[in-house]
Amino acid sequence: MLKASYYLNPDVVFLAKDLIGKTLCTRINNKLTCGIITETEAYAGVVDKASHAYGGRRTHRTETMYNKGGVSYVYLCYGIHRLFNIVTNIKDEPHAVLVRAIYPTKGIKEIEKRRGLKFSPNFCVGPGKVSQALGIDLLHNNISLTGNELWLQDDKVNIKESDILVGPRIGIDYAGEDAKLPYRFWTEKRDFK
DNA sequence: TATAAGATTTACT
DNA sequence: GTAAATCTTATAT
Repeated sequence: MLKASYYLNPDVVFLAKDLIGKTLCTRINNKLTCGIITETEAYAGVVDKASHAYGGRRTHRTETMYNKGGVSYVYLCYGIHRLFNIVTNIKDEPHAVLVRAIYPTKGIKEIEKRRGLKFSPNFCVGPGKVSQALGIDLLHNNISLTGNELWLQDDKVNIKESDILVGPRIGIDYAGEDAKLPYRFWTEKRDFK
């Protein structure tokens, strides 16, 4: 399991990249499901127009991001989808990494049941699908990532620097110039060993 | 209290 | 390609 100190790194963009290839696990309703993270986006706090915390905004919802790194930030989008983020950096620095896609490795039968679909290449590509696949709900907002319900681990999968692609974030056109920042990281790799 | 819009997905034309 | 689903949050009356 990744240590609590891992999430305190002040460079959220570095972490977003570093998280590619790590494994995200949940044990919800006593069902273990895991997947390798294949796509992330960084949300760089108060200076990032795309972030909920832009300009230092503090509300009931965004308060979670002001916590110390190493907790989850789950919120509802478009009234339908639960988006899962990893809160990073020290307390009062509202940085977060959005997990946009995973490649399922454990509990695939349970994931198929939750999604109501059979395994396919784009099975868990898209932030709403990731949460649904792993059983993450609003109940799991603001919980520790070093506990036994929701955590990350490094399975030492073989990801090379050249396997990681970089580009602008998605679905945040309202953020003006910041929508173009290269804060999105993903890999096309699927043969993890 | 009311209204508008959103870090999306899915189905339909 | 376009639109509907669906509800919380933020901002305004």
